[in-house]
Amino acid sequence: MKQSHLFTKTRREAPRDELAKNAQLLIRAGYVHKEMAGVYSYLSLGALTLKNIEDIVRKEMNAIGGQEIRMATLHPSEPWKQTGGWDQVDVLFKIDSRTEKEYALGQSEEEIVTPIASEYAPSYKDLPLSIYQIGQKYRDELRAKSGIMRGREFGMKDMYSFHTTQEDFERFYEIVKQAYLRIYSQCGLVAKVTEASGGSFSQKISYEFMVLTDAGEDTILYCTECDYCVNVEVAGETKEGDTCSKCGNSTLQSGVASEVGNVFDLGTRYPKALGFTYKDEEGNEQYPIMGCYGLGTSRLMGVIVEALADEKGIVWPASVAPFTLHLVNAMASDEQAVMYADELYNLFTSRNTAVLYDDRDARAGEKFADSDLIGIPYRIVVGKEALAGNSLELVNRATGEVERLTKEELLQRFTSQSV
RNA sequence: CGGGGUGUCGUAUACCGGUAGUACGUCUGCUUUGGGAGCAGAUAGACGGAGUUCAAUUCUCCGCACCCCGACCA
Repeated sequence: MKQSHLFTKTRREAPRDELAKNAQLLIRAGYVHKEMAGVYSYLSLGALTLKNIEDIVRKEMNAIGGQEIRMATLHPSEPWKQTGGWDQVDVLFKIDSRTEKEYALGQSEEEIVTPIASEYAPSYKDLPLSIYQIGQKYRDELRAKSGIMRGREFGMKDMYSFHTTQEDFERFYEIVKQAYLRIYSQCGLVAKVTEASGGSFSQKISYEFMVLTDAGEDTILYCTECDYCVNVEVAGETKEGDTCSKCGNSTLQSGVASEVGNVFDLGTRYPKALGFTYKDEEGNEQYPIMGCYGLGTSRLMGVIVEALADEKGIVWPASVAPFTLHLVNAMASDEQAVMYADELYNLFTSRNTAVLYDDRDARAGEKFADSDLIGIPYRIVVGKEALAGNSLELVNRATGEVERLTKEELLQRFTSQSV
């Protein structure tokens, strides 16, 4: 995409009332537009980035057998009343209609997915079954905060699985856990798995996936040697400096983290409340064991910004960046440079490399500042050297490292074919 | 929801109980073109309502919005 065509513009300053780093940078760079507290629209760059995150999640969920669906977000009130959620879930948005019918906005989808699964899984032969979707969630938070990290409307992947036995659920949980860890790793993050409290609807243990960041809402204790990690909410007497109870080799450290995913063992609660039974081998009606697996896609985007950004702006890992390359023509008034950069842009785009091409008639300094702010992993600069000696500057956004490469070397490196 | 704070051109800010100023942006013209460049001109603003006052953007109250701390958090 040519940057002269990109309808958003960068800003020098963040709005005074946005203190969260993720919101400041995402707004300044034109990724998001705030509608109200806790509700953001995702603009060109933001939508591309969020889609990349979603695609990583989608690929991993498909790989473990999840089937993607798209559930309604406007819910009938009946299943919510059947499960008790209508009165017990305080963050549930409830809507009155002029027809006097009541609706809910989906804050989670157990009430919707369970009847769907029930319709298509009447037999043990149909289980296990895992269904997921990626879409908007609505929660009537008393206090939205931290930019896009805790909103009233947000993006989430939610998967639900149904099993004939507890053992099968636990087998599947391990598979999901590994997939989640792969997802975070592809997003440039290191996630820790904690045991946490089960929340109001589940007495069973649940797991949270936490990424260390000052912008987080939770405090965790983690081992510096092994993968032991626990949320302080459930840590009991355990405290910082204690010897790790798992490996015994190191002491526990305390840190602030953001929850970027969770897993709940829901047992048979929802199947029971909503009448989902299947027939087992003997023809007896059984309730399936249900698990749910949340992963906040928009929060993940915010956490990536928080964790990787520097004083100049956003730094995206290549896998989630809106573009692979930022092609900057540093000599906008030079006809030769324009032709050279145009040609380079066409070469990359014709080879399906995602390039943002700063073709604007602006000074190089402004372009570099914008490029740093937007945070595309690699910047290619067309300048004097490019015209004179066929050497282009390749700047790594994360490290600042500069390489000088020929056009052919760049094409080789960032496209699947050479010239 | 409890507590605290903030509302001034599109954005960031200044001042002030008496004609609201600056920077960035935007528009026009000229110059400039490797780190947010320069000159000249233009554009555009006091969250809403009530009260105090000769006079309110400024003080008081109510409302609304937003931010922060806490609580909450499938």
